Amino acid sequence: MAVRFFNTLTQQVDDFSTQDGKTVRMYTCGPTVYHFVHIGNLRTFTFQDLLRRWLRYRGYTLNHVMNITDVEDKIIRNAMQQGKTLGEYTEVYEKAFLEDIDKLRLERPERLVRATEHIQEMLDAIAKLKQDGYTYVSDGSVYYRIAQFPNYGKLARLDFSGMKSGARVDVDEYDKDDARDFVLWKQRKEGEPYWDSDFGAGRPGWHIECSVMAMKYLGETLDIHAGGIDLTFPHHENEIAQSEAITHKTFSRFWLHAEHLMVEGQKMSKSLGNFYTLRDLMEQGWQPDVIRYLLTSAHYRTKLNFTMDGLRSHASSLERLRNFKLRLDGEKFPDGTNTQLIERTATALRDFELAMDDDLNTAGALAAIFEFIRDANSAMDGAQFTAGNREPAQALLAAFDSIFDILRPVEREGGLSDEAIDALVNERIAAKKAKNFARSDEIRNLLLEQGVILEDTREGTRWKRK
RNA sequence: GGCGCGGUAGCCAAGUGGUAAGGCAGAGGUCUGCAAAACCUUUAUUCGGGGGUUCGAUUCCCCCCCGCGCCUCCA
Repeated sequence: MAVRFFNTLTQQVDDFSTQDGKTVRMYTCGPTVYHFVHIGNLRTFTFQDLLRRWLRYRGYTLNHVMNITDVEDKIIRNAMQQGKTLGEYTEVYEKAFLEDIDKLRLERPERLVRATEHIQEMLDAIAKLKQDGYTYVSDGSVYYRIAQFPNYGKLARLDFSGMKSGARVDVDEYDKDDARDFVLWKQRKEGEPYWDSDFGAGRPGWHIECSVMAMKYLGETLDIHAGGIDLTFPHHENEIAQSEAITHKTFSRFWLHAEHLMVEGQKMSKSLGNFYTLRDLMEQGWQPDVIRYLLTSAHYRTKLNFTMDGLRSHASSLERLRNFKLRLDGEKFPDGTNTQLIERTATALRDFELAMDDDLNTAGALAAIFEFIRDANSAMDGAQFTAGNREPAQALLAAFDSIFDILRPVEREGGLSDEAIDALVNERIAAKKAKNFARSDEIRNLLLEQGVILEDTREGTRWKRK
């Protein structure tokens, strides 16, 4: 069964393929580095990470390009206010972005590209559009003339028939011939950063950077273009208009869009006070692995309700997953091989894969893993889980974790050393043997205060860090 | 107003034209010196409300209510 994705372009779930049968040419819209990215941005980037990992799991080679928008109105405004150059201003947030995605264990794309490093390519593209009659100049800025591009609206499925061409529909600060037209090159304003060009001093519009950088590194036709759902229109629609006007070829075969998340049941906004960055959440004591787990657990095309309760719930759930891994890796099992359990493991892997193939149904994939864990725990309790079952089960967890990447605990600094913990654990075992339960419990509590949890099993005491 | 998505147990969240996954939380139990972990039982006769199609609908159609998104630079 092939990997299938919901394609915004066709409005249905389509079998995925690449042009050359192997390499996925993938472009995703990255951050605008004017501030720290928020949890909603990170939801979209987490989806992109899952997408990458699943494609690799299915044998594809990745060629993924992500842009960093480092020239834009808010960036210019903030940089000017702070008396900084664009680069001085944006490097702080670009660095912060990279730190954040590292904390969430989001893989780096094969290539991260900055808009400001592709100004010449953008100018070349605008020149080509001008030559083919797709542009006009108004108040010194260069605009794209939508009326020249008949397919406009095919992605967002917007009906423009009711809109009057040439009407000044809104009070935009720029004069446009048609409300749908958008700027390719903005004329310089006094005091703002600018680049010299044949179109006059100015700076690029937003949409052109993605068309240009995507095609420069990935060719004229992409396999996948992905981003947040709000980018469908106008950003992605405009990217199509620009790119296809230049090449007369399909810009991207698949368009994947991640839904937004809600925070505590409401739209995330600064005014509601529910606007979180990863840093905010970590200051509140939430670990990034729990946040990653919450973001991966719901299907990417549903509105995910991000709540503190949800984080608590997922922290517990994550403990269950890790407890199982500890048990699987550390416990002694009877010799032999329970073939029924081997089959059960294979079924779990198959269910996991089927769910992921089906438009990245992470909730379904998790269910397959949890059902297996229950059965395996049960078998272990009943001494039915044998030594020969360990490796297949570990392979299943490895497959799962190659996508979800949550089983490895976050590294902590400080605290007791392994040796110190072992010494105390041994002292407690001796106390228990002597039926000195007061001392035994004292040690257990002492360790608990240090974030170490003890579990007495049939084979002795094992410990883990909280 | 136009277009679109969604409303499933206390919370989160899958799913299908044939009788409701999974996680968290709660209750009871097994195990344990006590815990922890794990397991077992239990918690939606029902999938926003009302019609319709059908042998049968949570799943398809229509209407209504509610939430949300897009409709010019917001993931």
